[in-house]
Amino acid sequence: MSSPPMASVTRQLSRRSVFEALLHRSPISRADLAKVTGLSKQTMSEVIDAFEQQGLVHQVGRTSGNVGRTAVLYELSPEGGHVLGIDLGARRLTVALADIAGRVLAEADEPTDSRGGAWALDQIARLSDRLARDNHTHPSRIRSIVLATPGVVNPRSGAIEMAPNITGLGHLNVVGLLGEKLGSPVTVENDINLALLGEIWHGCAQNVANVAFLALGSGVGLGLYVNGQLVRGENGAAGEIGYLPIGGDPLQAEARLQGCLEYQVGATGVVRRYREAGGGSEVDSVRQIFERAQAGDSLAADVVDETARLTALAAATVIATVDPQLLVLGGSVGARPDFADKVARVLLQLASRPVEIRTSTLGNRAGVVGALSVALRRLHDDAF
Amino acid sequence: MSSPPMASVTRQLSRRSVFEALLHRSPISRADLAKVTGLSKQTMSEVIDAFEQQGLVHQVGRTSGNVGRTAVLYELSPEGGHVLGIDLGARRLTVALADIAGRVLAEADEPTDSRGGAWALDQIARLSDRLARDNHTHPSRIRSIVLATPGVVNPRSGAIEMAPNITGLGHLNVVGLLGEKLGSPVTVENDINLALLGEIWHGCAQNVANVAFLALGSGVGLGLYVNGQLVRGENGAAGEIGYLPIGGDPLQAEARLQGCLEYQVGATGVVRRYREAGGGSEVDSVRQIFERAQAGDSLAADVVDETARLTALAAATVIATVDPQLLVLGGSVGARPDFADKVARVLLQLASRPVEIRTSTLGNRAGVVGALSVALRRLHDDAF
DNA sequence: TCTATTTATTCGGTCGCCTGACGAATCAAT
DNA sequence: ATTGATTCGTCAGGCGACCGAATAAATAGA
Repeated sequence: MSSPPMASVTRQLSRRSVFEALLHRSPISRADLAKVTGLSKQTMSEVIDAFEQQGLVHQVGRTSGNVGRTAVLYELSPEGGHVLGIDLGARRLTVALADIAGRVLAEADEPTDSRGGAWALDQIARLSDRLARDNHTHPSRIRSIVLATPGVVNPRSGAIEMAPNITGLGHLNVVGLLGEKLGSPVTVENDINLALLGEIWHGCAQNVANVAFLALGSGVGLGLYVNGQLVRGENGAAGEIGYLPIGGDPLQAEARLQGCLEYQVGATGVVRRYREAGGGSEVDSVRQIFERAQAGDSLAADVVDETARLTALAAATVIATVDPQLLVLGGSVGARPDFADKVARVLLQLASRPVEIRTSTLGNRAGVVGALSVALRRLHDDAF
Repeated sequence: MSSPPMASVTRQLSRRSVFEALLHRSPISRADLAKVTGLSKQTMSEVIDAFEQQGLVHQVGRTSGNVGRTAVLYELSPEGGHVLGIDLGARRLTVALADIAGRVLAEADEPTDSRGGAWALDQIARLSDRLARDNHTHPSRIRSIVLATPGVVNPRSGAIEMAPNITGLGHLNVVGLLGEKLGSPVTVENDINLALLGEIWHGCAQNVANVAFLALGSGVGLGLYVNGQLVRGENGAAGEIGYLPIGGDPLQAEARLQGCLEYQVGATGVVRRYREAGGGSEVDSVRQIFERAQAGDSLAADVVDETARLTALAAATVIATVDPQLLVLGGSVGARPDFADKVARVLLQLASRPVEIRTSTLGNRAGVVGALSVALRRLHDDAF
């Protein structure tokens, strides 16, 4: 099924560089491709001919208006393959479909099946299938699938090892089951890591080699991008900053169980602190506390400030450890501009040197966009 | 001066892989090299002939005892080039000389010139020159030099930006001055980063892709090795964990100045804590406090325990952030087995998952060994 | 001495790339 | 409409690097 016998190393390199050029300067002629890649015109023609026969590229017209002979323009063909990005959140399931050039063809979401586990996987398969068919893409055309999930993902096996928010996900062989249901290779990756990669691909962290992505929502987590690479850690547990010894005694029972920092700034932690401070027990979401703080409730304001202070301490910890160029704040709480401002203000007093801070621009789409970007890279790597 | 016109990409790759094989399986025949690298015997002969003409390899004998024709054995020639590793500590200056194969030919050390700055650079030049001449190596043969220094080293310019321990180093163009004095390209790198690379090359962290090296001596610092790469950070300030918000109020004046954690577990911090607790003011070194603790001084023991506790908190922070496979404890305090034990015991209660802990095996040689390893890699990269 | 075995070289043959020459297609000016 | 300048794409020749097969050389063991 693959290309003819096998191309030599050097041809492989040429193909790859032509492909990259094609990816970034979409409608482009052979002559320009030759200039951009540094290859000769003939080599260019050979590679493009091969691509065309393979169905990877197709003609889209000709140049006009310039002096000299017109050139045929090429672009990556949708026939080249499709990928699927999936964000499996505790409350919402999002699926997106893109072609080999990274053009997002469609996106759909539903509330996550609350029964979790196998039901969620079935739901993913159904939604993915529908998305593909609605876009005239036969599911067999999908060549790579990436799933964003909460929890610690083993970087070697792809097993999900700690996913408290979705019941019964840890015991399933997700890669195998989902791969069988959908008929394509599946990769599983932590949702925060993928949100980070999403921001790097199409969000607020483009063209930066050292990024820290601090997500604060129902839980707290961190994505690290260092030397232009994602940091997974030996067990996939890098960025589990819920366990940072910040905001209390790290040896206390609750702190050891769910993590010291998480116990304070996780959604339940914030609500608990508000109630312990004497706030009304009818409040049961962080959003409400923020609203009350804005409405003048000084108790709520204090809770918000303390949350920002602890978040800033966590950020300072990360900055001191890996020295990123950019800190991105994300998650339903972290991405709030008012909250980010508070964090930035505390951080100014803490950090030995100032670091640029931005809030996520992709919001809750970051995960699925990141999943697409990884699926695309896998597709590209496989093609060469 | 470089090799003939220029080898093509594919030849370059072949040369490199032959070189690597030569590096690891020292005396080896062409036939075996061909098997190891997967290249054909003829290509092998071409590459080896070129290497021999270039002076990179030389014959060292023939095989014997086996059936069949004897094979000529080759190894990397010392003529291929030499490198220098230098560890400029606040109190001790160490220099080591190695050949292109990584064989350490000589090592020498002296107390650092306490006048610092330009005097220290002169001292380096003198000691390096002597070391080279004593080993019948003309200084011009030295093709790469790496200097380990405390402080933050700008990863782009090589400028030393914060070096409180050696006076007047920050204002000097060390790369330029030292390069001129010694006549070879100089690279500057943080001493803890190099100690980490030393342990990875020839110490206790070999063949591990994710390592954290926590150094506790006169100061506290961290070296990070992630995905098989050193983490420098955007400004070279990765691993500056003296500024972690651990062990006190991070907004306090002293903490902001020299770092919150450093203020507590740095050498002066430990001594200060002992005195504040009522210990004798005649004590002025950490070593003495450890000795007193062992002799039964409960005040000293408490100070040691608290130091270990804070160090464990820092370690837990790093582990939660980057999830290393291995934690190496180094530095004059950190490498003490008794201290490392205490840290490990606290860490067991803190960490969500256990991490292997080792103490540095290279001790105070780690920096210079790491400098050699980087200098060697530079030499190899330049040669191809 | 002879044979099996292993090492190294020589001799084509292939692949990928480049350069230079040339035909094809276009715009602009006469 | 013709001519010239310009650009696109192909063709042919040559080079560098690789491999496989055949061959020469050297050695251990029978």
